[in-house]
Amino acid sequence: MRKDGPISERGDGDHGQRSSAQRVLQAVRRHGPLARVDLGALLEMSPASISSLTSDLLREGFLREVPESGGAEPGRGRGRPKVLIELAPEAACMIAVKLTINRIEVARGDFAGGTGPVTARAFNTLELGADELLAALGDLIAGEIAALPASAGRLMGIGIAVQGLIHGAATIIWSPALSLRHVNIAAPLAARFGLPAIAMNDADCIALAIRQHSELQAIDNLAVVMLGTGVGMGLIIDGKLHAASSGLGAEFGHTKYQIDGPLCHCGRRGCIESFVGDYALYRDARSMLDLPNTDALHPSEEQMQALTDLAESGHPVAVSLFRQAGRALGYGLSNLIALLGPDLILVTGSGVRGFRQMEPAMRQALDEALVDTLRSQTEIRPRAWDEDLTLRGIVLQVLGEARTG
Amino acid sequence: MRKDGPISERGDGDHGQRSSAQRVLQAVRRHGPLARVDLGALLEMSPASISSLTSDLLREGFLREVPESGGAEPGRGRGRPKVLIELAPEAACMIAVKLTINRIEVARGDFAGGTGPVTARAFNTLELGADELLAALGDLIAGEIAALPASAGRLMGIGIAVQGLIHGAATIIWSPALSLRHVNIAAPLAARFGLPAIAMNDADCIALAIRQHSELQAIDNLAVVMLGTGVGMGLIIDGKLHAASSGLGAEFGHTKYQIDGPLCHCGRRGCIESFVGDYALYRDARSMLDLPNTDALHPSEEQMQALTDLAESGHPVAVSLFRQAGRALGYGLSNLIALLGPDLILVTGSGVRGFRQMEPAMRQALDEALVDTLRSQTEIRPRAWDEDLTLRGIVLQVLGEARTG
DNA sequence: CATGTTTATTTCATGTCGTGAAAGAAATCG
DNA sequence: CGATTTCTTTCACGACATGAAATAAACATG
Repeated sequence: MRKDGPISERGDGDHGQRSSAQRVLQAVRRHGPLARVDLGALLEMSPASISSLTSDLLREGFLREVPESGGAEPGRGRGRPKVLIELAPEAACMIAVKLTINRIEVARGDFAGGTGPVTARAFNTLELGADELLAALGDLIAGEIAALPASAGRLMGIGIAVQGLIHGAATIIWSPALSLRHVNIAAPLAARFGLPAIAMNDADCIALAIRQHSELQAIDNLAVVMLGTGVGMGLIIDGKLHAASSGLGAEFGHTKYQIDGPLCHCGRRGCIESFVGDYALYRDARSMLDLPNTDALHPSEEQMQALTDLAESGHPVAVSLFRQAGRALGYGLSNLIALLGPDLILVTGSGVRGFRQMEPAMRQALDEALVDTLRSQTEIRPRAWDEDLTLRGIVLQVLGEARTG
Repeated sequence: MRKDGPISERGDGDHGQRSSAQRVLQAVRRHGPLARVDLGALLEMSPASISSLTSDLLREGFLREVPESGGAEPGRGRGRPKVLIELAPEAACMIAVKLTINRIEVARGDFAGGTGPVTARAFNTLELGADELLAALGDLIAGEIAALPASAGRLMGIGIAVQGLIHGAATIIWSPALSLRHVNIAAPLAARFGLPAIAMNDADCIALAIRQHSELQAIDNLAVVMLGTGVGMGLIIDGKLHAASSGLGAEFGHTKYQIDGPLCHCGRRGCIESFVGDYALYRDARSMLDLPNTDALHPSEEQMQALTDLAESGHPVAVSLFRQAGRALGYGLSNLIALLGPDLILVTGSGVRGFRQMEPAMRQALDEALVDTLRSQTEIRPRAWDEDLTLRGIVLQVLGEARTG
């Protein structure tokens, strides 16, 4: 039995479309302030329908009209001026959690998709038992709930972004942050707080957040490759996040470059990640250069930046390391392109810092691997990694899932 | 301006769902004769709605009630007996064409998704110019139309299955059967016959036809790998055929196994196809065994069967060839699984004849390449290649596209 | 064999949703 | 100021899905 929010659902038993009201909210969330006419054009609905939908949503407090900004708007012409509509951030709120190795972050998400200040806590995540993990998460969430301002609106759910494989939006099958396996983290938290809770792969979150940006709206087939300690990917296929029906995240980092290549820390050989991941670059660099020998699995941002700088300044060993990484990345992407032919591949994550060093070899590998017709089908470009979009992504997902407006 | 058939469309500008009437027809096409109650359960609609929909479709002649089959039905219990409903094959018809190297096949397709007798004609396809190709296709189609029985029903469209890359369901970007590039074959034929015409990749057709089988209904993420002269794949993601928005078919055969491996006839190195394709197996076999040296690119079925028999009988060279092919296939599939995690991968095509010889090496390669959590996510199994499903697939596609009932 | 029970299907009144047409509102233009 | 343009709302209507009730067609049973 599903609880119905103020916005009712059509007779399509979860089988496809969201309700029109949901689509309106989503459009406004993605495109920012929007006039009703433009909303109509975007959703291919008549002005009459838009008018009716928005007036309901305005009355219920999910939307609000943007106050005139004093000076004349830019695109002011003849005719009745547009009245822009935007989301009311205080219409609802949710709790967003990010679980990575040795660290849990929590923040509030608002109805407009924004995130509040982040509370981070260090944990020895690898040593946590299931109960401890759930207690830790739960207490942080409880703290965040206690700290919610009165203006935050109705609390509508909890979303948890986790590094690793997630099944059914609830169970962590495997995570590099945990020793635990097969823990359902969503259900106990949902029970404790009496709220819907979902878990989601962190790369998927980021892909979702990135696609939110308006210049990517039109792109329905998008791969977001995240370079960092490991190599992850979020896949948007046909406008929707692809988490194979199993709910497994895509594991681009563990596709193969050289079948008898070096050992990846997943225990297999020749994974892309074992050439492109930070830990791989740093491991190889250490063996050839004189670099500090710290936690081998997690080189710090400073260490990686130093290595990148070395390559930028032309140091032959560093240059060749990045060249090899670029080549592996290129071959990995070539498989992705051959199998899926996305319109666009964005390369991001902290590892983009080395993208310039990798790019020539990557392009060359693509040339070698793909016939022109295939290669020209997909654009590949880097995307600055200026802010962590994980929390933003999980907020969007919770907002999208919520049956309630 | 879109022409409306007897079945009108909802206000969702091609944006998702088909109309309910379409869904009913599709359900009946897939599941065969069905009682109204069961249709309702399947489509999650109320009996009232189903009753109304089916009575319209019956009146319009798209559906018909299955006559009582004399003897008592198997599942006969208490209560009013079910009345089964099936498609009326004569409600409409279409022309299905299959274009492969040196051969064009044409057949009639009926409204139930069945195909009529196939007319095949030999052509020197590689030497055809665009006009000649269109003329050849057109004349064959015209002949088939002339031969339509009076009972065939309204002619609703033309579908052409082509080996190669198709853009926008109309343009052949590249095909191994043609020297031509970038020919729009759909538009001229549509114009000549005044009918909707679509072109489609042959592997996609087969995938579509295979998924039609009722035991695969529930599987929404399915890859169908076709082994043959080349290695193709049809991909069904989230219940829909995936032809990246570009309309490009998936090119599994040209993902990489060994980046500096042998030259594939696509001009790149180390493609799966250059290990697993018939031509690759036969080429390598010829260099080691004493086999007839015929058209190297297209070994005959007899030659391939002989080679397979050789391996079955334990001939070490042949055995090792298939073992290597299995290994390449396994690594290729491992990438597919890592990237997409489909629920099921079916291996079929004429090349399945060698599956038993390849399977152990393939499984071992998968073990080597994938962590258990990923590997156990996807089932891989062979599928008998007993009939060519290409025409059936294109028929289904035309029926599905048609706006008309 | 009449009557009850069970299951399938249809009928009917109702509610929701999206729409076109027309009216209304709010600006600029001349 | 009235004319024009553009945006928004109002209103009556049609299409569609539904629940409830009626109807239909079998079997079960005493």
